[in-house]
Formats: sequence, C-alpha cells, structure tokens
Amino acid sequence: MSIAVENFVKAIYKNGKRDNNDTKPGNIAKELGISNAAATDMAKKLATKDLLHYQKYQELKLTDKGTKMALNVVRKHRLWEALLFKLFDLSLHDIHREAELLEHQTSDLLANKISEYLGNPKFDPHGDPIPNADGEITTTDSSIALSNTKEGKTYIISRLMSDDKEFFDFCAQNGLKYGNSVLVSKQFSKNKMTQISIHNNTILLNEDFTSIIYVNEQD
Amino acid sequence: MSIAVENFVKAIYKNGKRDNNDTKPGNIAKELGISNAAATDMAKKLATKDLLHYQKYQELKLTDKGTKMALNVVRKHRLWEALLFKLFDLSLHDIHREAELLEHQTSDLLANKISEYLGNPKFDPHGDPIPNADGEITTTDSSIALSNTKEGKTYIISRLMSDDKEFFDFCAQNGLKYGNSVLVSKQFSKNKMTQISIHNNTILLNEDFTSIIYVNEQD
DNA sequence: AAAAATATTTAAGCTCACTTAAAAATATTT
DNA sequence: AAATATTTTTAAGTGAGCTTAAATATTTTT
Repeated sequence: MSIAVENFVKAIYKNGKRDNNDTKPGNIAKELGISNAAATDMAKKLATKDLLHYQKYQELKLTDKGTKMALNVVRKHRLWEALLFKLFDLSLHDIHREAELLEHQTSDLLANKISEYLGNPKFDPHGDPIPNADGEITTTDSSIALSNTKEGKTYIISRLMSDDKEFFDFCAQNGLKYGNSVLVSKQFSKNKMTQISIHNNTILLNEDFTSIIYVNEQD
Repeated sequence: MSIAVENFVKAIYKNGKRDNNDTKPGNIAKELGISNAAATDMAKKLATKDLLHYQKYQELKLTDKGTKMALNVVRKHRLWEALLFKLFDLSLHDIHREAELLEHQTSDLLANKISEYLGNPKFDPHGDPIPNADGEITTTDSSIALSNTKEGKTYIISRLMSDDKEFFDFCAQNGLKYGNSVLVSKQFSKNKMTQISIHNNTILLNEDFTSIIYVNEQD
C-alpha cells in the first residue's frame, strides 16, 4: 500500500486513541497537513478497499483490516525508533523524524529481524508499546498522566507522548526520560500546574506537558 | 527529490559505469522497468532541472549536479547494505532489496551516523566502494574480472557486481564471498569458461559469472 | 429557535509518473 | 545503398494524491 494510505490509517488510529476521539476528516487532514477535501476523498477511496467505514459527516472508523495496517506501520515506526536509539547518538526528535520515513519502506521480514536483534522489546524509547508481528499490543498500560498524580508520591516515567522537538529538548535538559523517577511535590489544581522534583531540581510544569508525560506508581 | 528521480539518475550512473556505456533512454527504461516513452519524458524533465544533458537520440549524460545526486543515493544504499549485513542474518540479495527501498528515505544526517557507527567503511558487503559524504569515491579500484585472470594464480575476491538472487545463492553455497581467496586453475579461453579452486572444491564458471566477480592479486 | 460560525462535501483542476499507439529517426542486415 | 529492424520520440490518456472555491450540512453561540 502507498505511503499516503499508510499515513492515513495511522493518523486515524492515533487520533482515535487521543483527543476526544475525533477522527472526522478535518482532524485527520490537520494531522497530515493536507486539505479537508483531500481527506474526504481519501476516506471514500479507502472505504471501497474495506480499510475504514465512511458515512457522510461522521467519524471515520477503521475496519479490522485498517486497524491491522495501522498497527503494522506503528510497529515498524517504534522498532526503528528503538534501533536508532540504541545504535546512534540522536535526539528523540530526530529519531522520530527518521522513523517516520523508514516505517513505510520496511518489509515484515526486516521488521522481525530488527525486533529479534533488540530482544523483542515491548516498548520504544518514548515508552510507547510496540505491537507484535500479528498487530497486537500485549502489554497492559496502567500508567497515568502527570496531571493526575498525587502530591508527595514518587513515580516512574513510562511514556512521553509527543513528537515535538521543543518538548523533547526540554525533557532531555531536565532528565525527563523513560524509566527515570520523579517526585510530585505539589499539584496546583486551580492553575492546572504540577511541581515535580527530579535530580534535585524543582520544576513547575503546566498542563501542556503534564498531560503528555505518563508515569507509573513505584512498586 | 522524488524516488522516481533518484532512481533515474542512479540508473544512468550505474549504466554509465557498466555495459557499453549505453545510457540511452531505452536502456535506462529497461533497468527501471518502465516504458521507453516514460524514460524520454523523465529525461526531458530532468534536463530542465540541470540534472542531465539531453539531446534527441543521444546518450543521457549526468551533469555534476546529477552525478552528485546519484552518488548520494549510492552512498546511502551501500551504507544500508553494510549496516544490515553487520546487524542481521540476511542474504546478500535480501540486504540489497531492503537497501533499495531505504536509500530513498534516509537523511544525510542518518547516513553519516550509520557511516560513523560502522567506522566509516570504504566498501560494502559486495565489495562496492562507498562514496563519502561529499559524493567522492576515494578508493582506487585495481581489481579485475575473474574472466581476465591468469591460470595458476591466487586472487582475493573484491567485488560481486550483481543484484541477482540466483547468483548470490550460488556464491553463498560455494564460498564466493568478499575477501575470500580463490585459485584460478584453468582458463578455457575458447569457451570463455574459468575453472577455480576454493575451499578444496573445483568449480567451473561461465562468462556470465566470471564477468561480474572481481578479484585482486594476492600481495 | 434563529443566526452565525465552523466543518464537510462536491466540483473542477493540477502535477507526477506512468501507459499505449503511432510517427520519426537511427542502426543493422543484406 | 536499400530494405528491414530497432529505438526514440511524440501524442493522447490514466490514476494517485493533492489543490482551491463553492455548496451543503452541522455545530455553536446568542
């Protein structure tokens, strides 16, 4: 399948997991940087290929076939991220950017080789789960957003859900990295801000960031 | 630049090095599996972009800019081959096939990282030279085709110039591998066949193979 | 509930990278 | 050197994946 189609089903999959589940053409168009008209066109076309269900003015819903395709692309993306992260000294943002291209030119055979080489990892360097070769995510995710944590508790960073360079730069500078531990020292619920302690530094984060940094309670 | 354009200049570059230097549209078309008409069209278009010189019914000649683009793609191809060969247990043919796709989705930054990781190798697993970041091939190639070797001498395999699966399978089965040594036991010049000794086996090769297996004299 | 704002769809049109078929030029054979 | 075969070019047309502009439907605001 073409790059455009792969990116389209991937965008629906990702938006379905995020946002307010808004998978109408306009939202997908924004995600992909194309016009609304192009998104509607593509949606109609993919409906005829049984990749999604299309009804005028409604949300786009992936079929099983469409979901499988999306997860296959996501798998390749995250495997590339894991490999590039292991081999090269590149920022999370750069790694994401490269994986965004490589994911579409990767055979299932190569994806399996990468996975095997890495010891069949379950998570990529952002903490996002890597679907298996059958397009299944077998891990259960009990992590919560930093915005929902309790004062005084210590947590382990489990996911950095973004692809924004500034966010990653900020994280890198402040030790906000997959697997590191943070103490939530204060929740300013009125202002939707969270104060954390990490590496003996105190940082005040606003909701833009605390809603995309996911953590697990320490066992 | 698009994948089609990258493949087009690459095909001209490769055909220019090979064959009887035939870089007319028809030959490029055959290489790429497209129609002659499509090749002529593309040639005209690329001439306006200063990637090649086009004159009706003449050979296509890359400009400096076109050569640079071709070498940049070749560099990425060969770096991928070297990396995949090092990391994964894949046949030379599989590696070639994957690299053929990945080469077009690789930033210069990533190419440099791969090169650095591998210790800036000068050759890929086929023995083909890897252009440097400036698109220069700095190694001098003194290797000769097996068909031009002398009876009784021992040589080191330096290049396997092909992308054919059957050829690679044959090579793999018989120890014909970059760096291995072979004794040329007999040249049947009339029949254009060459008898070699490798790993205590005697093999008779015809010109199809001896013209694409390159070797160096042992020092 | 009506008006205004926003989103979606339709329609027409564009570029890229191809195709096939026919015309024109070049290469090869006799 | 003429006849034949092969290549190259031109011409017309296609589908994918976009665009913008206008029409239509939905959502939000008042």
